[in-house]
Amino acid sequence: MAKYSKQREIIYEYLKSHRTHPEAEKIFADLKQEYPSLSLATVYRNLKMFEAEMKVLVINSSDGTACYDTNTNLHYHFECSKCGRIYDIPAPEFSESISELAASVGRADAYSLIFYGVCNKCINK
Amino acid sequence: MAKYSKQREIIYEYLKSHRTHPEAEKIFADLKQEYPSLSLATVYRNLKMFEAEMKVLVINSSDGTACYDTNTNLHYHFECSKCGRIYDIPAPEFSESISELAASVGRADAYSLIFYGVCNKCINK
DNA sequence: ATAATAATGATAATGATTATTATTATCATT
DNA sequence: AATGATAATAATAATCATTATCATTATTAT
Repeated sequence: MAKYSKQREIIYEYLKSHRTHPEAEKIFADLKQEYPSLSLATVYRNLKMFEAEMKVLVINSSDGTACYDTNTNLHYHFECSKCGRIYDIPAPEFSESISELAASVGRADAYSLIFYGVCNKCINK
Repeated sequence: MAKYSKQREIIYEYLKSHRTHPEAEKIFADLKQEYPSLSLATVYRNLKMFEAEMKVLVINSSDGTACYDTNTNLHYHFECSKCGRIYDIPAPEFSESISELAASVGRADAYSLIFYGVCNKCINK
């Protein structure tokens, strides 16, 4: 049912090649240079699509803006309160134990683990 | 430096007696009945204060609205995609291992673990 | 009681996201 | 290659949560 669109392609290509967890505005600003006719609404619309298809995962950063990640393998995040960067944290061996924690409450099909603090780059600053 | 205010007191009392992780609008709507002069801005202002004092913790729910929790003991959350309720998940014995995961990236002073799925109440519905 | 100032209520402003709408692109069929 | 059906787009208005502004009120130290 979904038809091809050039815009969807370039947005997804952008995400795949930028592992920096960009937010919608950043994706828009960057792609706008190459595709001046691109609309911000199109970025939002396609991000929603990717999310529904589970081609990306959403990181709800602490300031309320959503960031996007094409790495759908299990991993965690670290948000630096100084630079705002979001880092990847590899999932540990005991990640299976983590995913079982919610069993008593319901059927969890995903979880998000975000650390908040100051990254190494910003500590010496 | 911070002065007493009746509003701050009732907002905090409300939070302590409502372990349902309410959001600002809900707190406001409920308290407004008893204190008709209460302003929504005051609710937001005081929630920020509590957050800065670490008297409450913030849960960034998936729809972008912030929810507040006076339980500052380490624990996790489960957000039901059907009813929207947020449940508490007790921290496990290995929670110390979880908190060490971020050490390679920086100094984490907090982390948030949220499960997404359908709660038991909503599964049979 | 008075002065200093923090807190409030009302509301405007902001910022992120979603909805609307007219137009354009895609794709299967003729 | 032209057509029709419909999904996607660009532009922009609308919405919703949150923050800023500002005149007024409440609290606290003197």
